[in-house]
Amino acid sequence: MMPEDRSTRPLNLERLAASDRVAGALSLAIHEHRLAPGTKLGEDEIGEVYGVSRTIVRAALQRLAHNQLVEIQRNRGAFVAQPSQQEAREVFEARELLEPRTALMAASRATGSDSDSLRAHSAKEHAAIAAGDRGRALHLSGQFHTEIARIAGQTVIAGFIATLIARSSLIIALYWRRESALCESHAHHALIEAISAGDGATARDLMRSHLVDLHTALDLRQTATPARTLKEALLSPESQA
Amino acid sequence: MMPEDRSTRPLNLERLAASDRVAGALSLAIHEHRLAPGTKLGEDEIGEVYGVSRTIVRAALQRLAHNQLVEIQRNRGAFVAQPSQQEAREVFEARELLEPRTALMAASRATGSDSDSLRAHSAKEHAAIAAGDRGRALHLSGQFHTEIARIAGQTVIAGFIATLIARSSLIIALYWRRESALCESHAHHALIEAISAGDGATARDLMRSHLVDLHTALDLRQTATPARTLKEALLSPESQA
DNA sequence: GGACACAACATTGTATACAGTTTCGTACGG
DNA sequence: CCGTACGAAACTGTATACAATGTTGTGTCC
Repeated sequence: MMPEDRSTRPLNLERLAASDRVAGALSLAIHEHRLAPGTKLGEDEIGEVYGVSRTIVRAALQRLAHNQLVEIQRNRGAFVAQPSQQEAREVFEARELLEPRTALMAASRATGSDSDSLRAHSAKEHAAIAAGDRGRALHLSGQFHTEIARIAGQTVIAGFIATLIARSSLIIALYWRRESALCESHAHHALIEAISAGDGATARDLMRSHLVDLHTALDLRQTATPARTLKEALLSPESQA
Repeated sequence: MMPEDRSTRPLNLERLAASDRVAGALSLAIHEHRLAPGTKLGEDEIGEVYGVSRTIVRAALQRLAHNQLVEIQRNRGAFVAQPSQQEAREVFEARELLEPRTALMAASRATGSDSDSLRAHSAKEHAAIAAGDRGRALHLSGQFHTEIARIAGQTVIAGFIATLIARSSLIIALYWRRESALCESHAHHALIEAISAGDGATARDLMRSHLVDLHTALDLRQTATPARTLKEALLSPESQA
């Protein structure tokens, strides 16, 4: 019989669904901080921008809602999510639990092309920083972590990490404290070296300290929500000085 | 006639979207093993069952796809997911990483009502076993783990664990080996005692060994896909001896 | 002048219609 | 008899229309 009955998957992903395109575009806009937390995402508005019907937009928004990048309120619409301080803490605690372990595994599995991929990624980060595109640099910085999880070969945990990094983007948008932008470039570079050298213990420690550094760069003591709705702004607990 | 309509149960969903109801029903059916992995989930068929249009069904299927309970193939439809052996391994590895830690935290945070809740849950499990309803017992067994994650107060990680448990249900459907059903009752009972007593270290160790026990009860060496479609059954690589 | 009630508007929730793709049966040719 | 080509049926992908809900502006009453 033919060796290809059904096992060979042509995988028609070449033509991806329209909702994927819209979801990706919105996701990128959020990651690059072009869409601020709290922004209302009207269905007609988005559909007009991308030239699709509300059916597609709704599917995309639903997906982003499941990724917790947007919050959908019944009969009211979708808004870019605004993680609470508590959520922010938990997200970074989870990252500090998962990612060092992932870096350790990545170091033991990384091939030459993996190292090249990481280096190429780092170069793009530097380029974005040099160009002054802070949003893009931030997005690439997140992707770097996702890439390491991919190299580690732990698909399931890599999926979790991807979710956490997406949420981290929102958290950074809300709670970032330091003015000195993207101090992470050299941290990433050191990680690349450790992983390429197969030095798992160092990679793990570097990742851990890198995440702690990020975590402590957040200001989780006061609400810094750039609330979009006037009502929310006026109802915030600080506006009664 | 109006008051009659309002008194009917199904319309009692004051603020629950219709797609939530459908997604929940399908999810429950999968968890209770009434829907086997590989089963085709036609949109019209489901819509007819629940009395809703394809719009709702599609939203529900999309959500389940994101939870990885179903797989959606473009232009072909949705099928109950069939986790590979590799995925199965990774899911249980992730559980063994996350859940012992969660049990530890649950022990330190559990209140009296939490203990009561766990005990009530355990009672329901026993009732299901006594009634011979294996599917429901399995579902409740999974819920037990989710409940512990909830008690631990780690919302983010609890979400991950809920996902992992959902997938575990599929994995058990595909790769379960032992005939001695639900050996877990006493394991759960011991866990409840440790958590109620605030003995975190014991709870952690019990959880770890419980998960290892589950993991080793799987047979991940050979493909055991119970293909639903006749065509798939006849085209499977084993049916040509 | 302020608060409440109601109506017009805007937006989301759901159903249906149509278009594109896959699947399956059937007829034809080897 | 087997393989292939073609066409109809079934199903999914997308757009649009209608219904339900929330929001906003206006007018009236106190």
